[in-house]
Amino acid sequence: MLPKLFHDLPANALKNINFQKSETIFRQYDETCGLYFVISGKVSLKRHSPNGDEIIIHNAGKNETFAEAALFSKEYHCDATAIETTQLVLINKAAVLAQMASNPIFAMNLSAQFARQIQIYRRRLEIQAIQSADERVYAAIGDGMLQGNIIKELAAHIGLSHEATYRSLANLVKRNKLTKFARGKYIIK
Amino acid sequence: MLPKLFHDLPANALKNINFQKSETIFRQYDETCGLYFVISGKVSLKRHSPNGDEIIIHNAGKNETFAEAALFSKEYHCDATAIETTQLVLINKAAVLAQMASNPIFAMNLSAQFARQIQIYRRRLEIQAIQSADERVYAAIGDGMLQGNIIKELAAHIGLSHEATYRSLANLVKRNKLTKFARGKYIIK
DNA sequence: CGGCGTTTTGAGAGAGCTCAACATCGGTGG
DNA sequence: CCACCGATGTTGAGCTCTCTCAAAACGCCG
Repeated sequence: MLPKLFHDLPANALKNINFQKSETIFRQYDETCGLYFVISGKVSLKRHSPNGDEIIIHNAGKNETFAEAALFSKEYHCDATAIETTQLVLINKAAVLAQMASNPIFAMNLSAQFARQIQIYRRRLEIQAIQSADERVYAAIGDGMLQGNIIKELAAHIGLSHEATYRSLANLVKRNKLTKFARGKYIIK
Repeated sequence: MLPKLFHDLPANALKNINFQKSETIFRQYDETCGLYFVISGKVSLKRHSPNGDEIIIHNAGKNETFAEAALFSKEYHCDATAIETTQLVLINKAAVLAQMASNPIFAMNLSAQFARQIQIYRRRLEIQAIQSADERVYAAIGDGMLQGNIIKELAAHIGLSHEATYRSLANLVKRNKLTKFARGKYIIK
């Protein structure tokens, strides 16, 4: 779902674009045209180090925005490619900036959206910092990371193999911290 | 260094406050008065789960802001306590919102600041996702995480024991990806 | 010189990864 | 309707890598 705040933008500021697997969305040093929202599919953001190796900056999935910093920068600072068939919304940079200038409510909503993102990422980092697989899985579930998500994806999100994740889930059920109510469905307490 | 953009605020919007170790900065459900910037020391942000356990949301260190979301919320959503002697700047919420409403440049600068944060956190998450200690350390150094920082801090940032970090540094030197030019000083290539 | 903290290296134990096998579910086609 | 297939879920066993505990070298500062 595209965040509501973007509906304050004129209709022509939003453009749906589809990409096939491996297609390029933008390249480093391309002039920025806006930020993106992922309707479906997956996008990989990479940068090339001076040494030539590729550095993964981020993988953006369904319902995420990416390239927010493009709003305030002349050029993209990384490459973006679709790693599967992907539907995106391109949110026009000039329209966003104009709206921010003329509509303080919009500016606040955008900042609030960013602030929320920051919160979420900080929390994720804290979760990653948890050593024990069991506690990490527990924290992630407490954070609502298993909503409609499949467990393999949860595992990837929290940096565990899916096997380790399954084992932790089983442990947590044994330890009476989780309840299993269906194949692959768990709930806290 | 307090980010420059905040100097657009009236002088009375910034208040220096000092806390002793273990002192409370704010509590969950307290009415928000603003966001904070850490001049020195360390702050721990925690929430209490319905089950009673404490959940660490984030640990904010020197030169970080925290509680940005307070700008857009009536109440704080977690507890903040100083975990060492700490100097903070309290950035008044009403002043920030007023400035955003009347000064689009300020609003954009604030959003840009948030967007930068988001970029940084995403990158950190990608680094944490790297399995191999060697590659993780290499990525972190490539990201400039070893600027004046001591290695133990780097280790904590990237979720490795300091011993493992030292060993990876040694490996990377052997593999000719890093150069050691002094005790605890490394540079890429 | 003598502490104190960081850096470095060693050895053992434990946790999670990998490889592998199997179960279960939903969908697809005969 | 049933057999098959692919993807997810689940569990087992061995191996590898990192953590932990320990100790020593080094550098800084009083």
